[in-house]
Amino acid sequence: MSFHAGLAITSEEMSRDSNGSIQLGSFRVVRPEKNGLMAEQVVIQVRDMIGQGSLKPGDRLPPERELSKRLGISRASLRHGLRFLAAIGVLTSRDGSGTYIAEGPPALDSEPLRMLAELHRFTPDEMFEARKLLEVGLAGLAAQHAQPDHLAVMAEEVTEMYATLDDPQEYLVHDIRFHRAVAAASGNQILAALMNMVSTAMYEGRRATVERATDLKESAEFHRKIYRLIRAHKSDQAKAAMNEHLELAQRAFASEEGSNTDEGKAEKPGTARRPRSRAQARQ
Amino acid sequence: MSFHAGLAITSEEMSRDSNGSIQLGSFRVVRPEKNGLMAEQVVIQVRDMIGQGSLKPGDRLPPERELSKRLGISRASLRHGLRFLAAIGVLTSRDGSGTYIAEGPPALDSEPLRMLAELHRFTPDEMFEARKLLEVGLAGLAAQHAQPDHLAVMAEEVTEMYATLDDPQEYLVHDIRFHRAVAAASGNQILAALMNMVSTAMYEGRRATVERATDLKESAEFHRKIYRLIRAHKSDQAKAAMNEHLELAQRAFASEEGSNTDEGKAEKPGTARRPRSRAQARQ
DNA sequence: TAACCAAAGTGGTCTGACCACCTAAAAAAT
DNA sequence: ATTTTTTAGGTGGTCAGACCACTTTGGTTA
Repeated sequence: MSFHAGLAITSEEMSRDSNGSIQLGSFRVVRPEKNGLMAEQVVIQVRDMIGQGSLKPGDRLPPERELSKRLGISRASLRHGLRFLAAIGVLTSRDGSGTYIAEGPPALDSEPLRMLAELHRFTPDEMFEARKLLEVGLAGLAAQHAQPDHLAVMAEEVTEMYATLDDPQEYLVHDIRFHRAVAAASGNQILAALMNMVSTAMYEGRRATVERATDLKESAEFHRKIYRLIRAHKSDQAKAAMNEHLELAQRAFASEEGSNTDEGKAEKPGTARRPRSRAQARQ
Repeated sequence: MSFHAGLAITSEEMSRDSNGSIQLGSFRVVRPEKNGLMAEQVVIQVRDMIGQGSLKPGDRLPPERELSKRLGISRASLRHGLRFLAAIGVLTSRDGSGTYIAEGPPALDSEPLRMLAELHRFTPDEMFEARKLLEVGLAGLAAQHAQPDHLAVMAEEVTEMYATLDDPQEYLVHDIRFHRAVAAASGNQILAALMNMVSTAMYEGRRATVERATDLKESAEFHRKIYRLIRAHKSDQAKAAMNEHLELAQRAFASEEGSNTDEGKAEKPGTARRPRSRAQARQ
């Protein structure tokens, strides 16, 4: 389902609409017209309020019981609409506290892509290729637009990589942060969000394949090289370096696949873990 | 492999055993462990079933009432989980009929990106830049991997563009289809899905700004050029041409923004749709 | 002042019912 | 026998009210 523009929800034909378009606060009462699902009305209302600036990141929505009354729909239907918004990452509901507009840097949930990957059997190579295209472009843009603070973060992470060569787990953290910093430095939030979505889907989908420590040294060198090229505004070279780096990672990943014979099993009952909602994207 | 097909006849005859539906699906009863929300259990179950192949695109899920019993949760909670899956585009619920796994080519809903754009005030330039990066890369990949059928579609759409130079509305349809064909020809479904998400969000977000007919001729020429380069496997040149084309479109769009003081622009009533093939991506 | 605790608030879940819509089997018409 | 119409059941959508678990808050106590 999707909520396309052009829905005739506008209050025309308000012949008897004496109370239909009452506006309480900012939420209008939904008219029981044969318009689509009630839940969609919620989505539209919230979207419009965001668009007009009444709702900003971090804001808390009114309680469900109150909101349902204001919109003139049942709490169940309201929750359906909120669920949609939570699913696409616009809202997060905190049990016992309230429902909030998502904060932090723009981020797209990786779950949709992950499920798409399962449905259509995306190959790791496809994923890598997509990530490569995005990250290479991002590196090029970063070389053109990087600000001092972005460069500082990148330098910090490179340093941390060298400091954690013996701890693959920790190294991976800084690796990811470095790439995220590059994305942020590109100045394009959309591409950054897309890149994060793809890479997150990759890491969450298959087990994170903590790379062998033997590769880390070379990997760190590459990151350092990329960083220096971005800092020097050498866009093309930065792109080339990023491309090399990712192809190296891709080959390393592919070689590990071979040893992964008992892959399908993995999912044990107790292993079921879910990041609860998402929105842990801080920084 | 639909769940019900051929088994619905058991209404009375097999009624002896309520849970005799052993092999119908591997839905496990959810354990009320301290694990997260019930709705998430639904998501996990469905995802796993998709992953293990029990559910394929087009399949119908069991009725909500039955499924909720099988999972040991209330129908409301089940619906919450299904709502999530519907929101991210994995399921579609048809009123009065059932709930189905999404069919068609892999696609990501544009709504998340659209809301993200509203929340963080993405600029059109940012959108264009993202689209440019994706489409240019896609063109390059298409030049390397395009199959005859893809090329045929592209040629067809180019022809249609020339045939509809006097009908901007119709022209736009073929324009979009051409770019979609290029994406499909790239062989990378992920990038194709991302590109579609971005461009759809652009067109749905802002009013579709039906471009002036004056540009169409030049636009068609560009598409033809891109097509020929892809067919000739000239990857770099195809990328360059696509880049030029999109920058041209970007400038045209930007110039129209200035005259966009009002937003009325009523829908043109005479816009007769072609009886040709109904696009009907899916959903 | 600090730690504590109880009450109110909030999202999460459950139950059971009714509606609108769709589908397919049964019945009627040809 | 075939086609059309009717009908009964299935299915998702909505609603209502209640209870639970958790968080927050403010007053109470040590």
